[in-house]
Amino acid sequence: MATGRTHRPATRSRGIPEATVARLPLYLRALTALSERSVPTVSSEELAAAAGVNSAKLRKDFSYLGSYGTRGVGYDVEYLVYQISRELGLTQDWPVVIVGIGNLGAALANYGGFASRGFRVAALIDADPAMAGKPVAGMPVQHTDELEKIISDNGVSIGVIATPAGAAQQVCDRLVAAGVTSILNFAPTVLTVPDGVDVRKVDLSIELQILAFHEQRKAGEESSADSADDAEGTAPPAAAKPHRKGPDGDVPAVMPA
Amino acid sequence: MATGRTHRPATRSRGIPEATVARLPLYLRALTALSERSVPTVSSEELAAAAGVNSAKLRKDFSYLGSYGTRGVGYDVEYLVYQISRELGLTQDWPVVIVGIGNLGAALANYGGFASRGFRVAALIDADPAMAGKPVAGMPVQHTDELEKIISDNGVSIGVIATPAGAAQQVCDRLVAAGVTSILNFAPTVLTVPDGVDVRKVDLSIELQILAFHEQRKAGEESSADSADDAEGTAPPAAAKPHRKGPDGDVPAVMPA
DNA sequence: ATTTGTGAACTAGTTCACAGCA
DNA sequence: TGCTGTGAACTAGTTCACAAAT
Repeated sequence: MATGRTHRPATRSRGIPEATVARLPLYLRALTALSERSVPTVSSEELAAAAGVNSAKLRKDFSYLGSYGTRGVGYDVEYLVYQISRELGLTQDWPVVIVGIGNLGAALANYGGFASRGFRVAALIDADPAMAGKPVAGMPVQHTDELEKIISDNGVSIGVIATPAGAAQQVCDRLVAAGVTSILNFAPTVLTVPDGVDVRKVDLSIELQILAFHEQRKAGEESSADSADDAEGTAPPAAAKPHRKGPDGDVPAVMPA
Repeated sequence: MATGRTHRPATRSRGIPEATVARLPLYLRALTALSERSVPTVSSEELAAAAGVNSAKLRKDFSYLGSYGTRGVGYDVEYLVYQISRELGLTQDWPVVIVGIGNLGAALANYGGFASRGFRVAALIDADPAMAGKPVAGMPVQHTDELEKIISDNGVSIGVIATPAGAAQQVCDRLVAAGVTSILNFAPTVLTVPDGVDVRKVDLSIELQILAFHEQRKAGEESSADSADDAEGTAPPAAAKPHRKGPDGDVPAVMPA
């Protein structure tokens, strides 16, 4: 570490905030639905409701793209669909490979929404020789040996990793070496990649744990006093710490107010 | 809307920032791995590297939980595993139901990491009568009619929705009515829930679109000048806008510097 | 009369840098 | 000496509230 910028400001792109980028697909989905119902225009209020955000945020987000609305009227649905699609790079086709065709990989391969917007499954790859040639989602699974060839032949720049955790880093390294620069990781492990490669992770277990945290808080609010160390059921690891200081000093687990 | 606080400060819990909560599972995973290798202590630097964050952030995160480290030494692995588990509510068991046993639902049901940490699949539920009774991941699929009974009999408070988008809101409503207060949504749709219910979403298509955005930017940086409107291949919707103002006024798509 | 687009104010999250403790 | 814990400085993101446009 310690090499100047450890973190890289996450492709702040042409000044469009990352948080905004993350919401554009949401807007696009809502707009597409409106478009299918032939709705010609929407107000920021309506669209925001459909996308599950508030209207000020939506307007601010759109303001980063340009002035695509009409005051007193709203936004032209078709026009906005096109603008956002273009901004997201969905007016071109992105071939992707899915590596690891287990339960999850197969589910992803079958997922329709994949192809719907600019993405095309170029290949399904698995390390198990027994899988090779077997059709999944109407496509023959190919063996990992072919990985590099598949990537370069198809100009793949986006890879989806759905392997077991143990294989993920290795697969990732091969994908990157072969030219992939964006990775969507479903394996429950932290991937290390060189600068310039983007990784996004999807992790069921993490999401559940975050929910459990909040769930626990809800439960605690109801009963409040009692059961504050009910959770100790699993027994704290014996010995261990000499002293510990709780979040607010040394007050017992029961909160003051 | 317009009722005082529109947004609710997202369960800011006992003051632990949401961003920190989202990282605790990451730390926990790294710590569990160390624990299995019988490593007794870690420094913030080492643990941060394993979790893929920087050490200042990790220390700050831990500081919200309390002072669990020892200066000059580091953190006791076992002790920290316990503290974080407790904080996340993983010292108790959370029964969850999975609704929608298609490709994805089956993949989730089979996902091992599920049970590993505090979560237990209490039931698999599907609307298709043909699925009823069929074993998936060693468990018989139950029909949607049983949903309410299953929830209350098992005291389920966390539900996973893996249905098609069209069914998601309806399933969500039933889950909530039956007592579920945390939902993990895999369906590509925005769920509306009453106050006090948490929803987290996992959306393949959104993740890919975010990657595509950055990918496009990378490509643009290389060639720079040329192909600025190469993306227009899909043709902009005819008619539409009278005037439009690009992000920086009216400059053509070629960037100045 | 409406509804956008956006500075300004605010809130959350990150990083710095170093005092304090083992 | 080494490493945690944390105020202080900074950066990113959200919300407010209203001027500008149609």
